[in-house]
Amino acid sequence: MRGVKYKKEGEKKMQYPIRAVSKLTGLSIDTLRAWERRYQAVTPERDVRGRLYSEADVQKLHLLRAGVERGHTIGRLTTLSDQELKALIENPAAEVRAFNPMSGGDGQQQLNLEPVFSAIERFDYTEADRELGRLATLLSPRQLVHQVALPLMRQTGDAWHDGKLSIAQEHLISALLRNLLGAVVRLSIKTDSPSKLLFSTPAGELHEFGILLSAMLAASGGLGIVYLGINLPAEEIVVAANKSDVQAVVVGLVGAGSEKAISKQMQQVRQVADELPPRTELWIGGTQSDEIITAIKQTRALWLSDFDELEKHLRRLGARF
Amino acid sequence: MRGVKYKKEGEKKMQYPIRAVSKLTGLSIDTLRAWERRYQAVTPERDVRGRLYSEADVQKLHLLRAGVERGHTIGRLTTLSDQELKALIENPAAEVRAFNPMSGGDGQQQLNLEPVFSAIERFDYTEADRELGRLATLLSPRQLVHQVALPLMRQTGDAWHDGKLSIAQEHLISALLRNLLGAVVRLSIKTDSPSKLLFSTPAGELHEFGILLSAMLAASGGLGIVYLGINLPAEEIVVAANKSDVQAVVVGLVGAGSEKAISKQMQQVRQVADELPPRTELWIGGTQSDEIITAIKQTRALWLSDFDELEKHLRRLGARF
DNA sequence: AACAACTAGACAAAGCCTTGACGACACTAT
DNA sequence: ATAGTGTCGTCAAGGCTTTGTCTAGTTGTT
Repeated sequence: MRGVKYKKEGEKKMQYPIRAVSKLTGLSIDTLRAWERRYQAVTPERDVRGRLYSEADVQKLHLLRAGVERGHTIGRLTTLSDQELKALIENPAAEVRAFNPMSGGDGQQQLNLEPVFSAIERFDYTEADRELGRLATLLSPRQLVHQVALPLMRQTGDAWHDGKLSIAQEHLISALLRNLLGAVVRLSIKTDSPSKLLFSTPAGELHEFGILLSAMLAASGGLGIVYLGINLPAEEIVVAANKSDVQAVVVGLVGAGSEKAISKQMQQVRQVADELPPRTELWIGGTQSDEIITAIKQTRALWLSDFDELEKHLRRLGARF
Repeated sequence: MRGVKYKKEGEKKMQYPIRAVSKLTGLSIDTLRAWERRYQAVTPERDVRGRLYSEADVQKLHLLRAGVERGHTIGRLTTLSDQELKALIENPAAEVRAFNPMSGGDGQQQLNLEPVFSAIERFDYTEADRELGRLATLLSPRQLVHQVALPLMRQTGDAWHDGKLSIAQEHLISALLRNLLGAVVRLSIKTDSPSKLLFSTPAGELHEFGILLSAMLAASGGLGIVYLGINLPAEEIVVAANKSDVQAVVVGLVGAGSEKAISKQMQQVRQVADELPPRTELWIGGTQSDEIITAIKQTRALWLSDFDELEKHLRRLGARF
């Protein structure tokens, strides 16, 4: 893709004895030897005087050290990095969420979101994030949707309506939730997925939460995702769906705004419905407007009334919650 | 100590007796002799009085000493050519220490982002995310900014310009990065922060990456953040800044779009600058437009030309990288 | 004599190497 | 809770090599 510039030609590759490497990386000499002995983290050359680390070795050690400082264990970093560190990225989350106490989303107890709002009120982003994070680790993605995200958004809307929240605070909540959900999506992604879904919203539609929550659910159910974000022209959605070979395309459509904006969005949706190959399903969710719903029903698209409906179809494609 | 130069005035090559060289280099006389005897590190001329080191000899001895101080062994250093020796001492590439406060991202290792692009090409969200995640776990937030996020965005822009990437793919990358960065921001948040900063963009400005990266840097540096996301009216920013009692407000302003849009955004910025209490700093970054920059400079706001500049000011507020 | 510099040899300190083991910590399974 | 089980940084012992310093003896200059 892009030329990687290396050292000047003709220069012999530089080599570093263990002491120099220790100073360079901040790793103790003992540690360097232990890593090599136990994991072959790096395998420097030898001459009579001892180890000779290459530039690449030093770089790798830097990375490893960074990883360790980030809380990863050296054992994992080394084994996994050779195999592209696959499990590292996907597993910790999968594990955390795999066996969470209250499985299922029914029998939902009403969670207390008060602490979150209270933090928001004080513009205490840190505290609000911590509280939300706490909930997220405790709950499954499904529960997160039903017991945290949706209630939070609803209550935010209400509070804003009542003038209890400023626009800034509403933005704060959105940003908070957006970051949290993005993180959960990432943590939910698995490698072996029976089928894949694509998520986006048509040009002009800027509401992201619907498809973000949907993507999170799909990923947590073990399905593959291709998340394209908002505001993507119809033809691009179609092309992407073809290229990525997904089972279904999930389109978010809140349908707010001017007459004209809505009709444009609908036209986009129709275009997607028409141009998408028959084998690719098209799911649309987000709106509650009768007008839009009937319009959707005239196409071959599937209309999702709520997240339970979405889950049903996700299960049909192989998702397991 | 008597005359250091033994040749007559005016002659170019000065020569130094061993005592002078010892003081000059900090190496003991015994050491100098041992190095010569054992490795022929330097081979000074002789006259009846003894060794006469040339300027070049002294130079080389300096290099050798520097090498030894860096952990190299004299036995090996002396097998290197002068050129290699020099390269070894001032080697910039090995200087990538994670906590190196110097130089934001230049001279650093060029990471291979090819795997990411290759995954994008195939619309393989999962793989791309994994690859990015791998990088993120191994790098510090700072490195993530300079070595991943910015290069990725630049290369994406280039590739899109060349028609090598579709809009959908560009969206995919954005979504990917957005989720990753959101996750990193969350992970970077610490509880005990010396000061707090607020991040947002004014109404009409929809580019989020700048403030997102900034927030990530701030959080990773140990500062508190209040992240409000994009597209927030000026008065709301001011209110939020007051209520949350932040040290500084960081505003992202790319300044793309129509004349009118830009002038509206500038008006917003001016409003923020005017209404913000004096104790609260206002930092603006993102644009490279001269027009906007001069406009900013007419206000009390601080203009951030790049992320290095940002880091500088973050440090000023107590950030530790 | 006193002094500086030299050579050659000697030597102890310090480095590096390997193997093995210990203690702190985190997880797991009763 | 408690007791296994594992991981990981560090330390120790014993052997080998490297390296800075020291000693002794010599030479030439002041």
